[in-house]
Amino acid sequence: MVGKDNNCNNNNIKSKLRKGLWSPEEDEKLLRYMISKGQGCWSDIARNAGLHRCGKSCRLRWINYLRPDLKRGAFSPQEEHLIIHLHSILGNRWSQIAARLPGRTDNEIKNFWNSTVKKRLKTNNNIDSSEPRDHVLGGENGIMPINEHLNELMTMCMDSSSSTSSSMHAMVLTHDHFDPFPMLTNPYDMSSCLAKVEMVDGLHGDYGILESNKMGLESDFSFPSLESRSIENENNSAPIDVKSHNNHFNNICFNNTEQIQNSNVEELFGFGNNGQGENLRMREWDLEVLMQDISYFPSSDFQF
DNA sequence: AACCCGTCCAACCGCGTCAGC
DNA sequence: GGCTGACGCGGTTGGACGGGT
Repeated sequence: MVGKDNNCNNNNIKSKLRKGLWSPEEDEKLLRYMISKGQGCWSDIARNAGLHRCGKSCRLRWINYLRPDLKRGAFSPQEEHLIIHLHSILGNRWSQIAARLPGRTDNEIKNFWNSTVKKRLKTNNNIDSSEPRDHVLGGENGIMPINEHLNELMTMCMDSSSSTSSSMHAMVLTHDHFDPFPMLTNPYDMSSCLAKVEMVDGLHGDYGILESNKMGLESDFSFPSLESRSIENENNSAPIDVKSHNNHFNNICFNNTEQIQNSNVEELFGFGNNGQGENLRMREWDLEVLMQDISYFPSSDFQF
């Protein structure tokens, strides 16, 4: 794409702009400017702060390193579990995963995944190469067969009327209840299963089609956008209040009991309408709520 | 001590999207 | 509707670092 990112790619300017690692002096300049002036147009920030950097570089530095609400240090086991869980649902949507891990950046999580978690998966696959490749991460050793993983999701879904486990606004299907996809060779093959779910606009719109042949660790697939309930500050120009940020997260994750009690399961699941057949339509797909199920997490004392 | 190699992570790059004109 | 600038995202790169030989 020619002509984009002019603030970084314009050759005249480019030659004058610094690249590479940031010096402590540059960090200080940017930090001071951000604290005193707040966020704005990044190219202006770069200029006004006296930095010979492109705006894009400044933005990245701020987001990934200088932001005061960043959490430092290694990922806790709880965070690791959450990343694994979220990745199994969201795929490589690092920003959305990061939005649910206060104080962590998408870059950090991406690096963590690519170095630590993927390696662990590889090791596990080597141990039993006869196993199918369709694994997701989770479970005690960080690895959980996708079938098991999906069964948990199914259980969460189907138990929603009798427990506090879920108020999932999703139509997740299990062959135990009915088999809308008789042509499946493997009834547990969620990738095929989900691919046959024809998405329609739900509460949040903009829903995607699941790609049947791309399920698995290496893949990504088009899940509904979670922006509508994201904990990200919607107004990016305003600094994030970390306290309310965290509270909001905790509320979303752990205080859903009332919502559950008020849920009409049939309505949520769409059984009354088009609940069967290949043209199955989803009325609502709310993965955010799916992730509310704390019992799913291996550590029950999970908190930030 | 010197070299090699693998790992980690900060930063860059390309692209998609959106808003303003 | 097309153009442009800016932002944000995900993939990739390359340098620093540590462990092994």
